[in-house]
Amino acid sequence: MKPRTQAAIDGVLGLDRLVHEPARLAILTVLNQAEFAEFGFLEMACRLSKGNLSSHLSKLEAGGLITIEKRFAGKRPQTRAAITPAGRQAIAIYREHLKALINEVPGAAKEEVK
Amino acid sequence: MKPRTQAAIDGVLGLDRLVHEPARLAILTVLNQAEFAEFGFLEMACRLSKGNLSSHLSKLEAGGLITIEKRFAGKRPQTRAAITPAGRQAIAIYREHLKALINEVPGAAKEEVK
DNA sequence: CAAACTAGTTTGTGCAGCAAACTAGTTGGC
DNA sequence: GCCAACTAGTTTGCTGCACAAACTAGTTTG
Repeated sequence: MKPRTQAAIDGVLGLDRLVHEPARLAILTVLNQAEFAEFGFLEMACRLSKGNLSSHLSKLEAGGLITIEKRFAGKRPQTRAAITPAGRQAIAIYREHLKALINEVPGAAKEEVK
Repeated sequence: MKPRTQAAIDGVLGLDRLVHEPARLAILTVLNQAEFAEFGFLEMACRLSKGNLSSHLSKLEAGGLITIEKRFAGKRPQTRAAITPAGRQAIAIYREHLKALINEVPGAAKEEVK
């Protein structure tokens, strides 16, 4: 067994499930670039139903990866989400794990990700 | 919304759940390099319990990503798993999705434009 | 011959994702 | 002014999944 492969396996098994879930990964990816985003924006950008988005936001907030701020835009309620430093770090770590995995097994795709 | 980001989101949401699960990703990563592997080897390499490994192998087989061959090594039963062409393709596609995600620009602190 | 080991599979539990239904308030048509 | 339709989310209920403990079947060892 090659060491690099084992390292990739360990990395893969150590993936943060809170980040790993595709819907949350999508949310975090948007927030990581946008600094903050409104509920309705995330709903469209991530193509998630309201219910789904709501529960994922709650989980991310519970995990300390994002903050949720409720305000009023005119007379209407408005929810805003923003990534926290812990959130940025969680993404960075996650990405490192993925990189280790991707650079493993150079099958069809040979180029390295940096 | 920046096109590159949206593409990454779409990619993330289109992730093959059969491949995406860390335990199965570990199994596939090993098989993709080893051509075939015994149950006991996968158990150690992927650090999975027997029960867990058994059910994940069944799911991968059901999805056509691997084949499972049962034989006897001397007097003892032995299970071998091997990746199929469909399995290799699934990994390749999965990796492409991850690359799109990883290469996404990490937080340049931009505000969402509405 | 019986205890311990090998090589797995099956079962049970609890949590997670998802959408439909619901809540609370606002706007628009008449 | 009143009610239907819309906005902005939350809660509920259902289904499926991951995981480990318990179980099965056979083999080796003391």
